[in-house]
Amino acid sequence: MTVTLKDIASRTGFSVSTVSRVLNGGAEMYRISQKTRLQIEKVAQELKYRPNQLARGLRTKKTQAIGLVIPDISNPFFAHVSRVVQVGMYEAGYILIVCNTDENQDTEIEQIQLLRSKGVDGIIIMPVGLESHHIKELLNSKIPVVLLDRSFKDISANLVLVDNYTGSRKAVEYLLKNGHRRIAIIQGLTNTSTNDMRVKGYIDAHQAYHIEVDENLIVGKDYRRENGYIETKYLLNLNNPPTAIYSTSDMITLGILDAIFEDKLSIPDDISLVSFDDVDYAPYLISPLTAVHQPWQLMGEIAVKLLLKDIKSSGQMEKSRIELKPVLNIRKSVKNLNT
Amino acid sequence: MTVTLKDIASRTGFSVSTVSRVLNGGAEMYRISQKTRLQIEKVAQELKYRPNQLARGLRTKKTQAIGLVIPDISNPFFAHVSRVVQVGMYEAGYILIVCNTDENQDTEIEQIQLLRSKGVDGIIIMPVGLESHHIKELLNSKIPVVLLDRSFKDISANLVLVDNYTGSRKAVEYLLKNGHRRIAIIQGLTNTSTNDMRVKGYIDAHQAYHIEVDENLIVGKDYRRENGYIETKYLLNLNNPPTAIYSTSDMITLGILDAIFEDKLSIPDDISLVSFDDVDYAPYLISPLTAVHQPWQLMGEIAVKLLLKDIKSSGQMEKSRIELKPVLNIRKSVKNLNT
DNA sequence: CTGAATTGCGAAAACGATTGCGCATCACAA
DNA sequence: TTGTGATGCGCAATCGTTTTCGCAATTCAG
Repeated sequence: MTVTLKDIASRTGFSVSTVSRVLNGGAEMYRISQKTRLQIEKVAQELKYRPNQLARGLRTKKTQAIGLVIPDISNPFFAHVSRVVQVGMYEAGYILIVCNTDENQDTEIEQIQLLRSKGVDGIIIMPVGLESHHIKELLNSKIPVVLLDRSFKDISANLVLVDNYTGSRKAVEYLLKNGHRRIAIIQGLTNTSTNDMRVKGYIDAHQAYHIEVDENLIVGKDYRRENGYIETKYLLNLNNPPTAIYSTSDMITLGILDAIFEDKLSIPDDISLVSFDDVDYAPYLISPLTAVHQPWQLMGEIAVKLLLKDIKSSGQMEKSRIELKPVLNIRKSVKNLNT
Repeated sequence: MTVTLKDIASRTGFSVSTVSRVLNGGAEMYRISQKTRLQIEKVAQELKYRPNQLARGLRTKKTQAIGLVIPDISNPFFAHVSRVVQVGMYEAGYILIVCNTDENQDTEIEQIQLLRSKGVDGIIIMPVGLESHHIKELLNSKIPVVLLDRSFKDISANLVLVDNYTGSRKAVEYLLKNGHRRIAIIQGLTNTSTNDMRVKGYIDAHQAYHIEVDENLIVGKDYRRENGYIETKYLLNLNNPPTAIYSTSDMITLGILDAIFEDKLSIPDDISLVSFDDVDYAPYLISPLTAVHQPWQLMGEIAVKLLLKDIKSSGQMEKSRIELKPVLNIRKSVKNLNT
């Protein structure tokens, strides 16, 4: 069905090796004459030859494919990053195999295994959890890897991170500046580097203002919408409810909105809201959302650049650690309690 | 570095063939004794053997990979669909290669070529354009294909579609029912089946109400946010501006919102808005958005099911055409002009 | 005890490409 | 005529699996 080198070889009368060399641009290196070169190229065109990438990959150990391992591609932040990565890698001649982990470490391990057995040339991963055993093994395997968005302690790898701590502190300090003293935080998956740094930012912001944090106001356990909904319901029913909620992720925010509007409350009059992750629609929400914007475009581009560099240097490159700053986009979802 | 069948063979003393058979579950079929089977399995475990999928694919002509060709994965609708597809295929043992076409047909052609040279076992595609030459060729190639969301005339293929026409008609008729007579439509990429059916719905809705459509109110040319912005700017500056805008896609809607709020207008008091594509945040927009919801969960699941069936039947299956109904979620972005 | 049937496994040929090595052929100088 | 380089290309191994055939060894019936 599909046309192979052999077909071209038999049609032209040359050997498979010669055809291969011509088609790979090794013409003058192997001193193939113009005449045969043109002839082979012509037939290749006619037959619409496409090299079988499997065979090629088997031989060369290069697949021109990379894996992208992310928690959930339907999350706008990840979707945007994926997009940037896909385009960047495609321009460099690579295709993208996308894997969702659903924040499940077992799934993540499986996916990595699978990618490796597929022989990908590199992996960009947003790992889940703090336990990094399988990631360390991956790094040791000498296959180029970039950790994106999330990281681990004591790890030597290409890292593209966002300063979650500072971003979080800015967000919470903004609330504090506006007179809020009971600020709830709905966290995402605990033991994920992003989450934990965001929580730390929240706590340290309070300390900087000499305000004790109420442990009851630190709630939540994962990045799903339902988590935001449930925890908000809980918070709103507290005897002494918070005046503001700080959401650590866009999906959580959606759940928070579900709960708030179900109770017919309004933002920011009844409750203030700040969110990590700035979605496209944030400016146009009922109450334009004050949110921490992550530079996903840059993150994706840098991750691509690092990975490509690593692939080219075949492991000889010293690893880079790049940390980007998020910015707080102030809109109207926070009430000023000072006046 | 990586462990192969040969390694296991030499460690156990058996031949490569026997090892292969055991590890592929062909143990009793080929009458391999319990003892050797267990021994081989044990060593395979110890060495953490993972079959090289390239080699396997080369031999079996199956890669356990499928391609997903979509316009833009950062678009929420496509992102959701991708997610569903990814999960479904992964459960069936397939990985997903994601390709963005950016609504560019040349890119689409390239991507398909690439996927084929990678030997994917199937393709799910949301094609761009009305010219289907390369798609027809793809279908003839006997590789299982599902066309998702978009289609072509006179084509015999697995189709999972949404009734864009009816969805669009419902949306526009809702506006008409509310007394709107000057309704603008901002279209997406012309000559795309989804877009053209939406426009047709718009026109027919007018005819059903015996209202002539003003050609000046049919604007737009692609699915990008900028398109929504520019066209809205134009519409708002018309001598006789529309009382409502009907957006044919979520990204366009975003641009529309950009323009409307830049001009400090309010929805629905100054201008009504209805959108095709119901994003997660639609209920929480400044004016909760009345929108046509596409059943992306179903679409993804059905596409997966059809593709798997097609793969299993190896082309013997008669093609299915499945059309799903969108629903109009009525919220508050439309003003009633009747009273 | 012999021949047939069964059991258990190995050799080797694919799959389609890349690549190190080396073999012809030809021109030209000696 | 012969030796020497250059020129132009083919042979065959290799990547890691799967799979067709077939062969030895064992078992079993007669």
